[in-house]
Amino acid sequence: MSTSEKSGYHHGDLRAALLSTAMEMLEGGEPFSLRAVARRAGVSPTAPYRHFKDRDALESALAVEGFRDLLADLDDERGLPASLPDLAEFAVAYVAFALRRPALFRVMFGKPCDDADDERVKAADALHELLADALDRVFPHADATALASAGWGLAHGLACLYLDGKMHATSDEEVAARVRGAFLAITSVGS
Amino acid sequence: MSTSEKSGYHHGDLRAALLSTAMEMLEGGEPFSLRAVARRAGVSPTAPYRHFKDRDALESALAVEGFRDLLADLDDERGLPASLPDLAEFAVAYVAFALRRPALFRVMFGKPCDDADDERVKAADALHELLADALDRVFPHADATALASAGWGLAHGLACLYLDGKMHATSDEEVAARVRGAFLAITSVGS
DNA sequence: ACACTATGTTTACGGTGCTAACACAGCATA
DNA sequence: TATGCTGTGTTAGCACCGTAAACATAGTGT
Repeated sequence: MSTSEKSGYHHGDLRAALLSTAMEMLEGGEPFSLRAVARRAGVSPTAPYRHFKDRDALESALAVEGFRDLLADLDDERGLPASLPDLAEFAVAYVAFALRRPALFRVMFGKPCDDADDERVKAADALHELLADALDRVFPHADATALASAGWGLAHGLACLYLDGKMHATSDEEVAARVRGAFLAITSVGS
Repeated sequence: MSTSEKSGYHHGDLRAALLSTAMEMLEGGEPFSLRAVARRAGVSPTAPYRHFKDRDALESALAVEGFRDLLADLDDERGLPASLPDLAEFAVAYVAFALRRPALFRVMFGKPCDDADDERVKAADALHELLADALDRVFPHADATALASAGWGLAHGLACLYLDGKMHATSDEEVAARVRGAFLAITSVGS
């Protein structure tokens, strides 16, 4: 059976199917609801409850996927950063991810993750660690924690502000340039 | 009549009443809905539609209030910043606002403001200008635009990350200290 | 006095998340 | 092979939501 359907009462791999159609709907811009996902998956409106406690649980699962993808984006793209301009590119990639997958990004960050030990928190922490490592590598003698917070905060803030239309740019390239500019400007202020 | 009720068919100042009870509910942590607000205001479920085109319009009105309050918080507190530490306190105040009024903050920033010329956009722009002015004053010879983006981005990013539980702190004081630390760390990296 | 306009009400529709009770299928064990 | 347990899906039904259409009421200007 593995991933395919099974023609009958039982679906075979509903959980995965729900996740993927939910992701499709989310990224497709359709307002995603448990019922809609079920409908799309060809299953009864309440079937998803066998696999997800509630709507939030589905969203969390999507968010986890998102964190994995973001992490992959960040360290695939160019290995670990070794210089300040590398860090700026990190920020650029972060913002680019947010703009490329806006709905997912909102699901990942839009609400507090209350569940202290769920996968989602772990995924976010992995991100934090990656950033701290990177910063520590570039500025080994500085306060790595504070710098990592600043770096993440800056990237995240710009991502949110562009995403929500509080800052404006006409193209992705312009966004990238502005993010780079902001990053370099604030890091060269003390010199 | 002015602000009070009028005992009868017509309410007198429903719009204001709706706004204030909506704000109360929002800040009170109750999930706010048009119907609930109407109920709370002692009026029929669809009465709000006479004053707000739809749910989003009410939310936008709340957001505008939020922007006004945030702006007041920022420049009331200590006049315009004249030094780098002053700017750090700006960021601290920004994050403090977000943590003090989380639901409002989410309404203000949680979704794109599509309406190009509504009050909400103007309010956000006012915020942007305030920041640009401040940065320009502290670093007159630098690229004020890039710096303003960076400053806002940093403050906003930290606000979101703390708000959504992606960064952790045990008290408001600790948050303030960490924001200050992040701000000072990243601005002293180039020296 | 009369129409007009603003404001509030009633009714209705389709959508939502979620629960409870039921139906079907596969597996384990006797 | 028969029995029943467990996992998975279905149906029915609840309370709520946003929104539109038709109606009712009052105050305002002519």
